Amino acid sequence: MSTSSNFILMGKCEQCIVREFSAIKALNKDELLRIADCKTSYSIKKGETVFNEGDALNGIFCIKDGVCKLSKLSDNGKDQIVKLVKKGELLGQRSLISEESTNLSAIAIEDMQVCFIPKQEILQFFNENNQFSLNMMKSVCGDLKDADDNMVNLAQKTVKQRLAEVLIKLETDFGKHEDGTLKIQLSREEIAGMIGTATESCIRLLSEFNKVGWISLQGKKITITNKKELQRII
Amino acid sequence: MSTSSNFILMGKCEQCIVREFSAIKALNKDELLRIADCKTSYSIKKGETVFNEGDALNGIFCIKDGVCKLSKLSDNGKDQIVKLVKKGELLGQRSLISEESTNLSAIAIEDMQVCFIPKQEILQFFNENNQFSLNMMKSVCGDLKDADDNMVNLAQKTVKQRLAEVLIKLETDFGKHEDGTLKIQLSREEIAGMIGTATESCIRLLSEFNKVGWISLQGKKITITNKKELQRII
DNA sequence: AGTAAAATATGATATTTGTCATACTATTTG
DNA sequence: CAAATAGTATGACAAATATCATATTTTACT
Repeated sequence: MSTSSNFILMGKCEQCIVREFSAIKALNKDELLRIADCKTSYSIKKGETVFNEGDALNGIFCIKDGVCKLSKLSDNGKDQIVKLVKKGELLGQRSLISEESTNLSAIAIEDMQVCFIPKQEILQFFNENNQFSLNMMKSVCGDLKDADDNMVNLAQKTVKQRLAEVLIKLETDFGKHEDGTLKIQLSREEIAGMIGTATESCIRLLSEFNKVGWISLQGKKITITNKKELQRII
Repeated sequence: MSTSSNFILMGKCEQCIVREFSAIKALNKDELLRIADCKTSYSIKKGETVFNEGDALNGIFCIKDGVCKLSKLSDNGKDQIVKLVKKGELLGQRSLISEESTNLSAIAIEDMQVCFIPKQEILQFFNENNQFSLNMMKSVCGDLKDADDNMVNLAQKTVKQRLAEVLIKLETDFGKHEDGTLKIQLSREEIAGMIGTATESCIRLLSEFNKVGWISLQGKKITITNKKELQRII
């Protein structure tokens, strides 16, 4: 947790969005109260680190608001983004379940509100609440499927195809503003990190997509203007 | 299951190797008897299919002997190998837990002996045996970590580095014969499918490694003769 | 054993992608 | 507001990799 993060007060867990979208939904009122009791809430600013590759996590994070990237630093110095995690989801399950330190770093892409739930509590839920365990398993299995799909894409598709795919995925997962621009804003370097290419190559291809009218660029804002064509080349 | 597979008789589950290396180890004698009672055993020949991408699995497979590849057919017609699964391990957990049809095909690389355990039985164990659930979670989490690592490698490393890495991994995971040759035998096409490159590129690099003395090739048999150098370039 | 088929090997070439250099633009900071 | 800094853009070139062609070797088959 980076130093400028602030401890803040948050509401009860009952109305929390994380209850809608994560394994937490299997917990009953009593169990939620136990979480509310032991959790720690943090506010994390864009660019700050939630945890770093190699950190030993002693629990999991619930993302109440915001988005972060899960990335891994490669030997060549480039950051490969493995996944974007958004509000409603959990962070750090894999590490907790495997009882290993994390293999990924989590860095905020937007300002975040997170709650930390200590390991002991989660392990307790695993023991007493089968549906919670099953939900957690399903979540990890979903991640595994995504990772497998990503592997195949990275191995078999061109950079251009991967870029088109990521753009569509960003629109699908995070939506767009009324003016059509993608809600989530990533730097060119981050987009390059998602598709596994050099920043310059990413910039070049975005320009190309712009020129042929598939997207439009206004600074950091991206609008998909021809989804069909993007989908066609995938 | 391909047509030439044979239903065969197998021993009790108690002494099965799968009990040593998989989540199954958490089951007690009674539970093992229940498995023994409902399982179906198959013999699968090299090259035959255990299941195909898109199949709805109604249970999981225990691999009593042999090795298979989990692969996914890419749009460009190439098979990307996501993982090799060997004796002692389970097959099909992800699909069972997610309640989805499989996203991968499983094809035998060596003759296999597998047992099929129906879904109902496994779900029952999830409900009554927490340690079994936890083991299964850990196994899936291990797969997820491997997948993440693979993603980073595919995205950030050169084909040469990936080949060196795979060769070392094959030696580590499957061992070598007394003469030093790798125990597991893969076609050049399969090796290419593991590292995500064209078969010709894979062949070319193997020749190159052979010429500089890092490996030696005798037909399909591969011997690592200079592990240090292979490790250095990774 | 002899032939067909498949797998492996290698060269020539095209394409994709990365790297380095440099310019331009936006954003932050004092 | 100006200067500094970070991010974006683009060209020129180099390196990595794919593709296509073809030869050679191995394996499968009756």
